[in-house]
Amino acid sequence: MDILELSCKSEYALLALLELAQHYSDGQVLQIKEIAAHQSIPDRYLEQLLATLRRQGLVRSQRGAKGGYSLARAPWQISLWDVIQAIEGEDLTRSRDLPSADLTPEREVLLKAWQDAQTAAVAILQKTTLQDLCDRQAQQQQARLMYYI
Amino acid sequence: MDILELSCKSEYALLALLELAQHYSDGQVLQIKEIAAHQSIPDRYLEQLLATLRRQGLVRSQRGAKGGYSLARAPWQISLWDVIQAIEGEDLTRSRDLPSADLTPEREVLLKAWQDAQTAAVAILQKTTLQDLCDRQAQQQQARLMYYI
DNA sequence: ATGATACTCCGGTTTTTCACTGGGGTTTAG
DNA sequence: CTAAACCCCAGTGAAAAACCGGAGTATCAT
Repeated sequence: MDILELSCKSEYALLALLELAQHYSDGQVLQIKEIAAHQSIPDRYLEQLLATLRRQGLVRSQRGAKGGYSLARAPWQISLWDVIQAIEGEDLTRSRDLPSADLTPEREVLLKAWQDAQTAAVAILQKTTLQDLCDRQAQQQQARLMYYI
Repeated sequence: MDILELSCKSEYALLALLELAQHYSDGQVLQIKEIAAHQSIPDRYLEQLLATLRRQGLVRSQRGAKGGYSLARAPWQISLWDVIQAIEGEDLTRSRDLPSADLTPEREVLLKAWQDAQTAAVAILQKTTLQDLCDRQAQQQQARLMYYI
């Protein structure tokens, strides 16, 4: 039962960035097709996501042949929350539609409680970086290896 | 920027229960129309929500003329999370569509982080009860009164 | 130079979800 | 017995989400 809904968009973006993070030390770019194929993401869709990630300053792109994408910052300097914000928040320039007339005291107190819960979740997402995810994955693969011995 | 999205359904249900909570001591039932009018909720829609809340054991209903709804438990025994689960989770009987084939290690570690964030949010929602919300609202109205003196 | 490659921009389509509505029942007070 | 209220189930319209396509532009290899 999820109440925190990980949208397709965000999941794809995070997976792509995770893959870029894994090759960060290589100093080499990855192409859309590679990432898409490796993570089973529709490539033309991923293209859009990487474009917004670029506009938001999370990745760098290199055009032309032998082009591709790379992280704009180090993996430990990019939190999951950074990514979510970049993806979900871009065209979310529409200000809160609060007619304030129908924001009854009931709604107000309810909304407050809701935001408390949200804040707690965001705190976790802010403190977790792409590096953390890479580490955990490596650790898990290690565990799997041990299992086979 | 919300990532924790409070759906209309849940908001309506919580508002309705909050209103029922406010009249809990009266030992009297409230009718759909009353609640709907008071909270600006489409009544035929609220009807469905109250029906599922009844099936989930959160409210009692009394049929026939002079009928209506009342809380099945005391307001301090109903957490916000209880309500969310009842509303969002009812027809969510569909088991996780996990072909497990395309649950790559990347997705796995990502999902884990996501659930950590979700757990943090749920903890807040679990420890907050309808009673808490009633209290806060009363407190806030008190504050408003002081302001006018 | 030039062709192939791969990103870029912009728009369209399809699928799914959401909020809401309607119609015909059943129960119960008076 | 009748009117008021809950009950069940099914449909609909709009909006968002996910995805696809085409024409353009930069860049590298040769």
